[in-house]
Amino acid sequence: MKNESRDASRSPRQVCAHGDRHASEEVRRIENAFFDLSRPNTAPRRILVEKLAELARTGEAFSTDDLWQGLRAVHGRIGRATVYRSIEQLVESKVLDRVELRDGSRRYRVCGGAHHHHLVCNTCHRVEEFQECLSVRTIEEIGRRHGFTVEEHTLTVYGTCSSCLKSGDK
Amino acid sequence: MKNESRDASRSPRQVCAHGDRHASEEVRRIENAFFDLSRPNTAPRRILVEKLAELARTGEAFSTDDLWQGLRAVHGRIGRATVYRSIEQLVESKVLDRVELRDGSRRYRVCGGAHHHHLVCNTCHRVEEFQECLSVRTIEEIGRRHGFTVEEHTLTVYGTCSSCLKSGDK
DNA sequence: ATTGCTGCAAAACCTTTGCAAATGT
DNA sequence: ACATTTGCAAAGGTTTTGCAGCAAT
Repeated sequence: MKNESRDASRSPRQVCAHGDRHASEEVRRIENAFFDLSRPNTAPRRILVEKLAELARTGEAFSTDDLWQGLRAVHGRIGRATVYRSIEQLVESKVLDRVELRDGSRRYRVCGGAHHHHLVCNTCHRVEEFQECLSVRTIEEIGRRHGFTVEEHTLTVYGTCSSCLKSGDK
Repeated sequence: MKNESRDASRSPRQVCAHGDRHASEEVRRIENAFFDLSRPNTAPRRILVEKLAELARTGEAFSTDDLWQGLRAVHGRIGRATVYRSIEQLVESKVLDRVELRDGSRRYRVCGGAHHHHLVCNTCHRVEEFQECLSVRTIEEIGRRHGFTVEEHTLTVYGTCSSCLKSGDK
């Protein structure tokens, strides 16, 4: 998680150069999530948005501690509580998805707006998205049969990714 | 964990009298899970098996603390660690399912052996089972497309149950 | 100036671990 | 007797909270 050319900034403008092209869209989405709820454009937020845009690009899943460490490397003085508070807001506003690993620990991931679910590697903890799902009709039917009003659902597939299979880490 | 007029029950069998008839089956399953791994038939285990058979009948979902409290009421001196250790074994041996609530907290539930998933009430935290699922073919296809070897999956539907809807707790 | 975010440290939670004592076989 | 489990208390890890100070508007 290096970086230098820290031009990105909060500007909802195109960035180009190092493949940051569509990152601006991501950056805007994340900024909106913050500023819908609050006003101040503070340093911690700028750094967080930047880091999350980067994580969005790689699709990396991370723990709260991973994120805290990553941010400290840039900002130094950022508090754990700030990270927790931000993650909470961002999950709430659907910028982040919370994913439960098989061992029960949690990771977060910047996820697109489209309906999707997660495929998790039990070895390296990589998380990928997929679209397949039960039909809305079927889900509603499940709720109806039990007298529930359905609000949401999660579908998570656990397994071993190809590189972990190859390297035999499995 | 009250109980009395617990006629509702999801048991696909008649219940009669104290509804303990088929509980013996449940009891045996739970005992086996313990004794497959170890020998001693200790008091804490007997009480645990009994309590879980009861919870199986009502289909109630519980937290580790709920269970600990429930057991203490009977046994008095049972330690939290024993409860944690037992739950771990029982999840491992598929007697219990771990269910994640919408708020991120965890509950456990005695679940049948058949493949199933969970419907969770976001208000009262009731958990019910349902059978619907993607086809094995589809799940394998998801894995194949991403180069994953699929090991397992979870599907959880969250909503509000009819009684919470009625009582407006929602 | 006002508002509310931030960092820090402490507190609250939840779960695991070490070990002597108790228990079952 | 021997092998395990149990209860207790302490340790570990994670998340939340309270609050003074600070930054943004």
